[in-house]
Amino acid sequence: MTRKKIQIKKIDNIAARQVTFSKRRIGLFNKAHELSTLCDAEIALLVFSPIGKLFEYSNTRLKYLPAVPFNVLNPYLMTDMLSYKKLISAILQEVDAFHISLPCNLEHNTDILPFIFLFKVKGDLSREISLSSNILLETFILQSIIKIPTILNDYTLYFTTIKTCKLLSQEKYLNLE
Amino acid sequence: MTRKKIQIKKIDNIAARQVTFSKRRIGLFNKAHELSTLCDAEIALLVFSPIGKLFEYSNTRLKYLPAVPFNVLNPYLMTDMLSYKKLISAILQEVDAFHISLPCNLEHNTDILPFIFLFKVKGDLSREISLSSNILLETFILQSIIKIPTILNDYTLYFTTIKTCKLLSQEKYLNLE
DNA sequence: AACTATTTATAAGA
DNA sequence: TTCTTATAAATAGTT
Repeated sequence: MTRKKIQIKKIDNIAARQVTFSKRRIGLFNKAHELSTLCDAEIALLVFSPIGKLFEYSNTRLKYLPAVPFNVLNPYLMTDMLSYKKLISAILQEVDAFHISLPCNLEHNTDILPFIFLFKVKGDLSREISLSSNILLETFILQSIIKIPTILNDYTLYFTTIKTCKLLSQEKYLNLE
Repeated sequence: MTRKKIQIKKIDNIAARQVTFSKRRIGLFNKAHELSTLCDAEIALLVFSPIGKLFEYSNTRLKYLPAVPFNVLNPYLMTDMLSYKKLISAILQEVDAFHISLPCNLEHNTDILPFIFLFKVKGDLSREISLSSNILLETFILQSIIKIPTILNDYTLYFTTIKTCKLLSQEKYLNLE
């Protein structure tokens, strides 16, 4: 793109590839931000570097779908219990902020807003989860539910929608710490 | 950026906003593609236009996570059963292709590859789903499962990982048509 | 959809 | 990494 025109193919030199990645990753994220601002578009952007580090950009409605992908929450990638608890706390804070700031004119899209809540499981994990599944299914048969089993057997993290979250938060919402 | 420098703020004029969106959306996707090619990076990019149309770009491992977001699969957005079946068929074809072409050197990331399979539910929907949850949990306690209830009560679409899919496909894999 | 004057992004070098 | 700069690429305003 400058000094010399390049071919768009994989850069062989590892150091050069990493440098280009860093530069272009920033450029791409800037473009994403500009597009979302200029055109009022909702954008989610996930980028894994060649060495597997995750970078992400997202705004508004899409935020809680791709901002917490499997990869981030997957217990295999958690180094210890403390970092896991910190992540959960951060998520909960964001959820609260998001919940409060929800606009009222969401129309039908309200139904598909991703949301996060925590559900504490005691004793028999599978039985409890089945129970919660039943509750959810009976009340919100068309809702989408994502279950993320955690490295802490006491906790199971669910993704679900606004409506479901409102119901379950009354009895199930969990405050870490 | 040219002819005149612009401020990065929402474009008021709707027609101008749509034109800018079209131009910049293409530019953004090109940049994403170049970054992924040059640097061997995995990228997922979702963009909703101001009028709600979804554009997406993704490659390899991330494909089946963001390529089928809630918004696309949500039954509220399905206009009829035919289009739904077409979507399912397309997904299954992609899944098969993806499955076959999986490289063998996925290391620990194999665990978090998103995968899609269909699970047919008969009779009591919630009871069947609880059963399947138990099966999954007993065998792959740390796997992530996403359940997408559909507009067709006979079918429930699950997202899960490679490992889980392999097990369940033996008895549960569903071939539409 | 095309054009083009400019701005922006960035490859190579330091 | 961070900066510099020559040049390629993207794009705002216009047709």
